[in-house]
Amino acid sequence: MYRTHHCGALTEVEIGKEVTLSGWVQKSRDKGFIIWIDLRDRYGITQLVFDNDRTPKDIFALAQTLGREFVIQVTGKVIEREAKNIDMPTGGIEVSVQDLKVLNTAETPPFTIEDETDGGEDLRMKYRYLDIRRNPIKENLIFRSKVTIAVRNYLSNKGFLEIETPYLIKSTPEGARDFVVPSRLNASEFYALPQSPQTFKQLLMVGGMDKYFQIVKCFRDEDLRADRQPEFTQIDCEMSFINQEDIMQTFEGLTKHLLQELCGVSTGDFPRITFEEAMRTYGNDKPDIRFGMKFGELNSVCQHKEFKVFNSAELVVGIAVPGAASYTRKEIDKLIDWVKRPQVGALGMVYVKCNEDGSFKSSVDKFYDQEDLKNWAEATGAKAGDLICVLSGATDKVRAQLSALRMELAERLGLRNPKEFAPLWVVDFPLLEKDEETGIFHAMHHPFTSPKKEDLEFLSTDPAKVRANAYDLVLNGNEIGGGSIRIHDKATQERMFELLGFSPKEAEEQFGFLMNAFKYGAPPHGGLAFGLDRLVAILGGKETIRDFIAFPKNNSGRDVMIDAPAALNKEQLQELSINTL
RNA sequence: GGUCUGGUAGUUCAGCUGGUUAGAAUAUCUGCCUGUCACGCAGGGGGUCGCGGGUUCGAGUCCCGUCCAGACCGCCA
Repeated sequence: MYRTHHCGALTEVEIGKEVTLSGWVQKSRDKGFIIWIDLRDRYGITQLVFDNDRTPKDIFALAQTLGREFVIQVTGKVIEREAKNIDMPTGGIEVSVQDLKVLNTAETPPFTIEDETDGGEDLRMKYRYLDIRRNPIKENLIFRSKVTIAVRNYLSNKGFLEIETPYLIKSTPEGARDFVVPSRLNASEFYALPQSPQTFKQLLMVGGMDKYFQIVKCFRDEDLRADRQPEFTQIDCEMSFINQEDIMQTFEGLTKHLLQELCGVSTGDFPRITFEEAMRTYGNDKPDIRFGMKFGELNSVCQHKEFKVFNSAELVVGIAVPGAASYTRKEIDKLIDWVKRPQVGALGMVYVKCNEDGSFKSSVDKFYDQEDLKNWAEATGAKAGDLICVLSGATDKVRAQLSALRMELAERLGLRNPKEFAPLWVVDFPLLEKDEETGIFHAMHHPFTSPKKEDLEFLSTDPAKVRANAYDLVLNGNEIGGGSIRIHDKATQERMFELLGFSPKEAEEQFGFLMNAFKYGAPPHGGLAFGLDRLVAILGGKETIRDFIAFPKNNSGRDVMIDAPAALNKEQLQELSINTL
């Protein structure tokens, strides 16, 4: 038997007991006459003690040779410490070791296995198995396990069935790039890995499995970000005989449950805003509503003077930054530089200081009087002591720029408290989105999303105006879930593909299986998918999802630990009928 | 595809307008240490300054190229 207890388990209660522990040597403190070793396993740390009086001589000598991360097994008696450590749960006791086995030696690790490690990102990824020994990563993985189990229990109790769908499927042109897998048995043909199990879960609805969920890997061959991996996990859900309200209620319930169970946070009913309102007041379809700084549109109160920049702008919009009127000229210049960076792309920024005495000082005093500036303050909700930042230009661009500024300022002002949770629904998304370069419409959500009945008339006349039965769940400025009521009749689905520029033949080739299924009695259905990696990270109070994934990919999609992707040899390529140039 | 930041000891970093033998902390090794828990004390070893080229009397430092890493924009139905 390797162990009778875990290293986090022993306390004063066990004093006098003989125990066996196994684990890793965290640290050895050799005082010559006495050696203390912190023994670590998944559950915690227990201090071992070896000394001249109580430890057999050969065991003491062996203990002197132990290095960091050696794997050892010890047997000994739990004794009360002479000097207790109140900072640790097991700090009242130690184990006086009588027998010691070295189960495995270890080289000195390339970085310290400590909460505040000296290891850089690079190194930690290369030796991820060592990184996982560290508390922060270990706790994140444990937390993730708790989230998935809570999800399974909740949905299972609500009558959902967990059903697996295939990973080797067919490439489709819509959406993200596919990861592709060559078929050996079918020369020159390829599978694609699913970007989501979308069509399969709809087919499960046609199959009568009216409540489905799956915690499932999805794959997208696009560039990575701190919150984006090429393979990621979704909580994928679908229901039949429901409307949008039923779905939102169900998954609002799940989200509330998770917030309560895992974060101890009770939330009321989630607020809802339309896509249009989100864009107008936050410049963004996933607003962070933990703080204010709502957009105030200024066109009507700023386009009556000689200031050409504003007069020629499609949109002039500002935000009131709380308490920032005290910024120095230098600080404001820095802020202006920030919005002018190519990543943000503003040409400039107009500011108004709202002084404590009720007067205003702006960068455009030449053009506007105090009465004008007062109107601006009213429109942006600025109070004395605030700084109004104003951007202007083409509506879409300005909104994106001001949104970036809003998030940056919130970050700097410490308004993005990770322990605070502000969920909301964004609803009534447009069905279609026009590609700026090609002028072609493509589905904003995906091509199976149903249009709103009352907007159907615009499908031929003004497609951009058609709203979808689509909804996103947003938490602290992150889209954590999104879904829609699907099309469930063949005619509408055909119409949709036609709108998206598919010829009937292409539609048949790509999605014939789905439309064919719709001929045989498809029930009304809809669903939603949560991004699990992101959800877990946010519930855990962090922004980067990498620390919540056991073995993540780096910035360029590489696994630096196993060194993937990698070249194949000639024989493999030939077997797969892939030409080598 | 693009923008920005970084690459110096095992590791994390400092190294100014170019100028002696490239430093600190930590890790590691040796010795000492009668209650440590970030143990302490003394000593030792450890460097192709990412790589290639250029400017210069002289390059870790300046210039060009390149590779790698990170953040972001594009992209992500």
